Amino acid sequence: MEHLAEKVDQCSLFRDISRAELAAMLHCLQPVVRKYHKDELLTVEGEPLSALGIVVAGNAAVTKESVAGSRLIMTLLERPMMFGEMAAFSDTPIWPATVVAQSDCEVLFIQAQSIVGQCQKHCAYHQQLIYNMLSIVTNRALVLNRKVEFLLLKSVREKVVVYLLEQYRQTGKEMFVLPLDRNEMADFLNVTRPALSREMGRMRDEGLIDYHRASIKILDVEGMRRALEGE
Amino acid sequence: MEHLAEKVDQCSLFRDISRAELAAMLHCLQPVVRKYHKDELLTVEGEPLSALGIVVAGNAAVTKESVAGSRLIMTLLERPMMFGEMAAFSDTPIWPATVVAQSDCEVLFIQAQSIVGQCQKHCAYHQQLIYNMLSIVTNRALVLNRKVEFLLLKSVREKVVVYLLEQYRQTGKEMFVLPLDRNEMADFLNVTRPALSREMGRMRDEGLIDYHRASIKILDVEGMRRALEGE
DNA sequence: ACGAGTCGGTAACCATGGTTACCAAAAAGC
DNA sequence: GCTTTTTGGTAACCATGGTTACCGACTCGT
Repeated sequence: MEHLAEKVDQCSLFRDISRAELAAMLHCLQPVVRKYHKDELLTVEGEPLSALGIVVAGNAAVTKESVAGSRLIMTLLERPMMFGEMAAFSDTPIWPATVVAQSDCEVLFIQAQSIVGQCQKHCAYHQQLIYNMLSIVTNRALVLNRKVEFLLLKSVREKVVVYLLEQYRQTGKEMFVLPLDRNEMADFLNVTRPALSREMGRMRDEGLIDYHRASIKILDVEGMRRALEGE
Repeated sequence: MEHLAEKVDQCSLFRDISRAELAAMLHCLQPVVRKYHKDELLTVEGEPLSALGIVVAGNAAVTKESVAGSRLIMTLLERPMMFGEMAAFSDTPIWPATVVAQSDCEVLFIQAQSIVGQCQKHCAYHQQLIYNMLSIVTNRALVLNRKVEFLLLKSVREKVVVYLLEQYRQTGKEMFVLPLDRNEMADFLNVTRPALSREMGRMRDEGLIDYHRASIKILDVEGMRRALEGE
């Protein structure tokens, strides 16, 4: 199990668990290692799921049939990334996506049951494992939640205001440097770059903000909030 | 603890745990019960969080400052609803929202640690508790994920097509009854009702679907898929 | 069966923002 | 230093879809 422990100990599921403990734990978890050739399917969307996977060698892609037939790559998985952790514990334990090997690869599967199941040998770190699992899943939920909040904002103005006020709150200064360039920011806000520039230009004209490239200065917090008030 | 067990055993956190076991478990979990008067704050957005709450009497409201000052009610909590379960296990254990008592009410707080922490008395159902916690959290993440997928679709056409094909796939029949009325459907797809009707009208004109009120008939699956292909 | 209320379709109007294209400024390469 | 590339601002054009309003068709209560 030593060599396996080495390959997965960077996985967030095993955070704060020492290499030695991890090796011991892998006995309890009874992982199954499977090898796949390039283009082989590791999981098929819609099939029942009982284990989560961790890539230990090579890489794979999470793909989604875009409701239409065409297969679209959602995420690239490489060591030591995990997949299936969402659906594994849900009420509908069904693979939500198809995972296909991008190269020859090797995947370790762990039964969902053995994560929560009390390990017979009372591994001291089993608690930590469960805690990690909960962290991973709640963090993802929080990220998605934030994403939904932004997507529900209707106008570009609102998106920009919320984003800038969020930065303002985080830094505590009315002058700060944006962590994203315009393309990334537009992408994050789910608008096009020209639309973003246009709106920021208007906001500058209205005296709400001032900026040059990535450096932003908040001039009129009240005015910005008013843009949200009127919905 | 008997009376407490009675009040929370409908909570999804305790699903598949018998009333008797639950009462025993509550000893291990060391819950703290606090009473609040109407309008009192149970939690304040931004403050550190270490426990999750379950409403056992009265009701409370999850509120969010809309970035602007105004407080907006997000969810109404009544017995035996739970709150804080997302943030409790996340990397940033901070209350993401303010919870305020809507009436005089009573809340049971359970330390996040005692959920994952192995109970010293080896409660047989502790595993089930952990499993339930994971279910709750993963289910929420999956719901959010579906929401994001719909929100990322740009045109009304795409949203309608994805929604209808999803129903089609689920029922397996090309003729079925929509579970939502037009208002709810428009709401779910995040478009206005007239826009939805307009688009469905066009799709009928084009021979993709036929419908009358809630009963829908899928006529041209290929044609519908084509609407997604061109992005 | 009749009137009130609800639900869904439709149309005209118009604001918002995506598209495309072009240019200037900054940054990177040589 | 200069050229090349990347990044960001701007403008014109136009499609999409939100808004408002209205009307007909169902539903429900009496």
